[in-house]
Amino acid sequence: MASNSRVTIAAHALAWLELARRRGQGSLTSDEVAASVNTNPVILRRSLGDLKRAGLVTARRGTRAGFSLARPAEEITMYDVWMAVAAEPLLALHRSEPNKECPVGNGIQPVLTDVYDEASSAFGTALSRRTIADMLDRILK
Amino acid sequence: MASNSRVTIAAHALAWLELARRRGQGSLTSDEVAASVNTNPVILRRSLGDLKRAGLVTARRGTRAGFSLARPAEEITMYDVWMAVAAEPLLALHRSEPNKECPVGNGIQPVLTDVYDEASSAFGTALSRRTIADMLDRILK
DNA sequence: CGGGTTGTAATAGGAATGGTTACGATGGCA
DNA sequence: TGCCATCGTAACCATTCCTATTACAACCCG
Repeated sequence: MASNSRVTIAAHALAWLELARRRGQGSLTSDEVAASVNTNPVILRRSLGDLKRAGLVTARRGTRAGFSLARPAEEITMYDVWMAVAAEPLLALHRSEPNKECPVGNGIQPVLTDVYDEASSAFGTALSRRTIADMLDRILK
Repeated sequence: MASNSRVTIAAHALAWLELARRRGQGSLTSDEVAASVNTNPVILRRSLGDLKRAGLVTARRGTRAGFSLARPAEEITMYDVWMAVAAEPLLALHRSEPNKECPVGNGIQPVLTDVYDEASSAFGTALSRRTIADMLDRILK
């Protein structure tokens, strides 16, 4: 399990927030979301913090506190979620600089960066076709 | 630096093998490849082992040992490389099972799997458009 | 002001990775 | 046949990242 499950957790939280909204529940606490995702509330507060910074959710503090979607679930795509929580690129370059004396070592990094950027862009485009609303509809089916 | 640099190392090795071939050098040892990638020969033997299992390179043992491409560099794509060395999916599902009592926790995994599969497929398609020969040409330009 | 919740720091455990050493297996060549 | 360079792989370590957990200050509604 090397790769992040952060996108999964964030998508799960957003879907749950949208379901709560449809049920007439204004907001959910990190405890309530954590119970569905089956993890610690702090993990959720961190993930939801990323989503808040990206403008996807709003948080209220105080006694009647909790999280809710900042805009319609039809207008939140998986690309938005990915951008909000994924820090690392999908594929990494060399850990230690390649040997610049060798023609391949010297010139490979910009070429690989191009290739990885193209592929990641295609990945993002595919994600942008799915919204939280779509996904919740499928989940409930 | 969470994500793998294995694809990078493997692509680098293949480009270097192809350059050696163009220069008339039949094969390279793991030491020679490691010198260009700037890492340990054992790392290269591990990566090249993956590539060998995928049929992209051949290895000879004994005194005159070394690695060489198993087929023309024009027919090895970055998708082949990715498939050969990437063990983990690009995005992971939940680390611990979500709560099946909750409708979202119960139904979200197949939906997410679909979305991730679609996006990964788009990623792979983009990679399949670049061959080792293409990349080496760009590197040497 | 009281109580419940967010926001975040500190820390720990576990997993994966790259790196390193070591050594048996292989096979060309003297 | 025996040497020796090199592959193939196991074992181990250090580092890094992720999730989980505890703790607590900041916040704000009633």
